[in-house]
Amino acid sequence: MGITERKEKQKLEIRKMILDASMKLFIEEGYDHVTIRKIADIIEYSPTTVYLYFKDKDEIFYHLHEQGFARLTELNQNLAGIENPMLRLYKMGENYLEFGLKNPEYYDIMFIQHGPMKALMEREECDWTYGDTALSVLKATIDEAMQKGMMYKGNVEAVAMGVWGLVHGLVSLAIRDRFDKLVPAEQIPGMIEQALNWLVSAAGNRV
Amino acid sequence: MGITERKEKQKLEIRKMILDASMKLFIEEGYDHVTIRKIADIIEYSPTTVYLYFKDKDEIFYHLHEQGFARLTELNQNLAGIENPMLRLYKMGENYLEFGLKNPEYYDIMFIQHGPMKALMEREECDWTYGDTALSVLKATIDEAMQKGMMYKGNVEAVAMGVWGLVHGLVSLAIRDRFDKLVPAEQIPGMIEQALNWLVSAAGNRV
DNA sequence: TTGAAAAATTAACAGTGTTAAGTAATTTTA
DNA sequence: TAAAATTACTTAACACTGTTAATTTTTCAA
Repeated sequence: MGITERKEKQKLEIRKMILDASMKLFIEEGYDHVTIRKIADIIEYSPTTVYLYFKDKDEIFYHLHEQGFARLTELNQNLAGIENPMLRLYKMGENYLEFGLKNPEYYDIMFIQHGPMKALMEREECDWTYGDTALSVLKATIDEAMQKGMMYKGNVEAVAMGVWGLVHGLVSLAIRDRFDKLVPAEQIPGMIEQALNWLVSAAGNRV
Repeated sequence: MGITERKEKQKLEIRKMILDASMKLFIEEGYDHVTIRKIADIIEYSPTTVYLYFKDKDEIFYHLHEQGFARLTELNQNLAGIENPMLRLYKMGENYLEFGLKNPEYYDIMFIQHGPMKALMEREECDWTYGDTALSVLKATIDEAMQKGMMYKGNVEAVAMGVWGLVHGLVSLAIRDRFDKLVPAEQIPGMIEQALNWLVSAAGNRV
């Protein structure tokens, strides 16, 4: 059956066109400007056609959120060669902060907006693979550091949440303008860096 | 001039009606259901009248966000009697977490949504008094703990941002469903509590 | 070529924030 | 007290939004 196969391929192509158009709008104009009608304009189909390929707007954002994780994963390639788990943890934090501050729109759909998670809930295969993988890597690093006596011990899961919480908190407060009136703009990145630094030092097994 | 005075009073009354209606909608139906038309329905004026008292919707949310801070401040009354600064810091964190998890809608406008901060930027008196006060209290506590040799030292400002970052990160990841697929729902609050616990222990000057 | 299935469209619903222009009420001035 | 000016408020509309039902067009097999 070569025909249904080709049709399947065509369907996937239009799906891709929709996602590409969404990404283009997302990158160039930001979250709020990704509208069904603008997507339709770009792919030169009617707005309703979009709904033949995606259940709703959230499902589109779910796929954009995936691409955000791909970029963050790419950035984390520089961790591979770091032997010292505490140093690796620090570098991971640095990568995360850098990613968030430089890609606030991506960061938004990955960790702040409800939409992508709503779409995830409605899927058949509803594991949050990307979040799960990222957290696992973090936990493994923390576990290693604790095992080697380089880090103040605690429930690995909870500590991982704490570390993630800290970097997420810093990024999200920054990109949602909560530091703007409290710290001079030019000092914010340095301050955030220092905060991470302090956590790693404080949590490290100092003598 | 008793007339202009009375008129001024009437204007303030309608302003209050708008804010009360907004709050009612906000509490009972949530952020998304606070619409100009619904506010107008409640106060029995036309939608455009709202714009005679507030520049735009963000300005209304700015005032709701203030009320959120009032509630959080109220919750923090229980800190007054705590002498030990580390204990006070821990309790502060606990209060913050409790407030955020129990009042996700309030938390949203206080620390996540752009709207209130946008409104703040456009004010003449554009200090973020509430955030400023809260951060000052946090900094004072941290400073005291460091002075008394109870806490691992560092730049007070940066450490304060880190501590705030951690609790904010935990709350915002939780209320934006980022833990849902990673940790069983019933374990989330306990895990968050443990994360705070770990931070305070790790940062405390253990021997 | 006909008929069924699939793909895409038109038109509409039910909303959103916001503004320009016009009306009604009130106060000030002559 | 009547006219003018100011203030308060409303109507109507603009330019959008996501989404759906109904309809048309296209494609493909019998």
